[in-house]
Amino acid sequence: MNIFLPSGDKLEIENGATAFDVANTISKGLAKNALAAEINGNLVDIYAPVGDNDKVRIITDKDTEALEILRHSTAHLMAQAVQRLFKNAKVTIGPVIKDGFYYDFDMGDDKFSPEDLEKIEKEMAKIASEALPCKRRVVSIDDAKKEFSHEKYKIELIEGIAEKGDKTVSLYDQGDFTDLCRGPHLDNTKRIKHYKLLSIAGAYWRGDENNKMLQRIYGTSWFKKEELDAYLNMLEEAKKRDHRKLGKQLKLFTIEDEVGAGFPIYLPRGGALRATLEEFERKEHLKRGYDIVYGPQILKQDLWKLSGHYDNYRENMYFTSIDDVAFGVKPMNCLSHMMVFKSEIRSYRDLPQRYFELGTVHRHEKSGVLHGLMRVRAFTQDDAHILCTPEQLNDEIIAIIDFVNYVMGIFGFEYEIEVSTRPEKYIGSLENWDKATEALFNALKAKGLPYEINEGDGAFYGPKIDIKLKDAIGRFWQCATIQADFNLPERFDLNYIGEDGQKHRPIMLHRVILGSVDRFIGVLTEHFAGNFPIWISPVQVRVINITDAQLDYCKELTAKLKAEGFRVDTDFRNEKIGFKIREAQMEKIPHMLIIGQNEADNKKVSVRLRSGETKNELDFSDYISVLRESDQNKTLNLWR
RNA sequence: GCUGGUGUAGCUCAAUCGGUAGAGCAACUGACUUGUAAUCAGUAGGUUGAGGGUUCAAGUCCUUUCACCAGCUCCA
Repeated sequence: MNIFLPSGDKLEIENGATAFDVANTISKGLAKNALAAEINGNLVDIYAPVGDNDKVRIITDKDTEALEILRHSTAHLMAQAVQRLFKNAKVTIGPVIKDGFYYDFDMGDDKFSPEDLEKIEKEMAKIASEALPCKRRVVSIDDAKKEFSHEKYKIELIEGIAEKGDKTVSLYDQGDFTDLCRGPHLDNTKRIKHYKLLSIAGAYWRGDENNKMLQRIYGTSWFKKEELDAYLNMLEEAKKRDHRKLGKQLKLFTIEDEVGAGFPIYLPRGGALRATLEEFERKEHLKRGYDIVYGPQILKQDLWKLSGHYDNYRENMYFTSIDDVAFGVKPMNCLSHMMVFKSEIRSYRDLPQRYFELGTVHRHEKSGVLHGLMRVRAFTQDDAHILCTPEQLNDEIIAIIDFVNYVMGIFGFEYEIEVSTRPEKYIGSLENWDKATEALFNALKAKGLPYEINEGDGAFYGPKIDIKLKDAIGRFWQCATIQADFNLPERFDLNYIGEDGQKHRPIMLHRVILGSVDRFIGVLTEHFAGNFPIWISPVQVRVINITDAQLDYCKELTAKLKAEGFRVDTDFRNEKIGFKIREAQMEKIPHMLIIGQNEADNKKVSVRLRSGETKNELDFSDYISVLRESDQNKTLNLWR
């Protein structure tokens, strides 16, 4: 019979051959490295049979699929080790995730301890050295249920498969361990060599908080030792960039027990950074035709009932009362903005109306989710609401996407786009939801931007485009979001007078660019590892003298820089220059002006950059123009 | 909220079996006046997250609670 290779070449091979035979026919070397195969687009084991006219691709450790297969097999290896060591451990599921895998176990009343990870790793090494072949078996649903009669979670999974209409399931045997699994797998446990179990955590069965909490073990696995080491090293490096650690070191913010969990306090350095960011935002919004507005922190509960927040968002809100009238602390800024629109009769000529507010909101987040500045209970959004006509909707969405792109470009962020559709809890008509969702898709298509769809993850009042930024450890954080809303204008009975003299309903866009300013600062900190670009750096320049003899000149320079609006501080302590440089370096200050007698005599400045590079004996006017350029161009470079 | 772990000086961390709470850095004082990542000496700093209990004796054991860390669920 004949099979086809990825190159399109035809290969003649004996009837009944397996993918391994294909590899072996091509070359001995390939056969040695062959881990799995892709037959007609489906991933299969290396010993899977091939049929006439099949398209066959041999997978080796060079292919991306191979890592996933390795990790999946490592998860099985770990489950086997766990069941050898813990007789009452029930297996559930063990999928591959980014950079690794996990496996969930029901341990009954037992718990894993951190020391258990080492024991399990040792047992895994033992099983790997036993060189157990991993063999696939296909059995009927009934037989599978008999075989797993003692594993209730597997029974549940098998029943789920049966419900989908499948008559058989595949099982993988390796020695004394059998798992229900679609595969494919590596052919032998001895191929699993470079792995590490990373952490233990609880996880609900099937991700549902009403279900039992299982014990999860996370791990990673690689083909080469160097790859494993590099990955573990990367995790260490990422820890150093953690904004909570850097936030403390660089004195950006603090979260105190006495104040309350999830309520950050900005220290002067963090305050300087944040103020700069907010000033930048105000300017950019004014450039783009937004008006700045302000609303109160608490609004009457009745208004939250009208908006639907009371019915749909109450668990996340804080309430209080004033003279027996119920009020709610705002978790969102939209209500005030609705009232801004209603404050006048609007003509179609007035639209679009764009209201911008750096609005601080409070949300009751569950205690377990709080995380530095990334997840807090009080945060400030760079929030805006745009009210426009249906005809203007598409252009408005596109303008927001351009805005987001401009801002992310300044920081050099990578991001991913998701469209979140109607959730289970929603307000308004299906027709409006369809229109709103359509509008978002159209704008993304018009910009030719790639996106993923996140079913059922929209806000209760409308679908949204989410922009997610990547943090130091590769986690994604939602920052910008654009939400189309046909519902709130209806609930608040917003109208404008059209060309025809009749009342019409505007459409509302909710949108944020940075999202939460607080979260954005957290992401920024990790992104730059605390080495902020000059324009946003809390301290831009530190003036350092060599001896007291240069004090007057140093003070003169400092005053001039301050007068120009730069963030300058000084270190005139009676310490050696090396010591003062070291401190400035650890504080990640971009520019140090090192002023000795030479500089004072000749009225020059010498600059040491955060990179260690020096620019000696410059005219002050030249130096200040460098700073001005950095501020104006928002450059990521330390010099020009 | 749930599961597991961790809370010791401003920061980073010690303290063996339950037996006198300690170091480095920072702070403060003094000397040194210094040229590109740590000058030297001295002083002070604590109800061991908080409450309750066991014990002759608790940082250490038990218990309640708060916070933090990892993850789950949820989310900007």
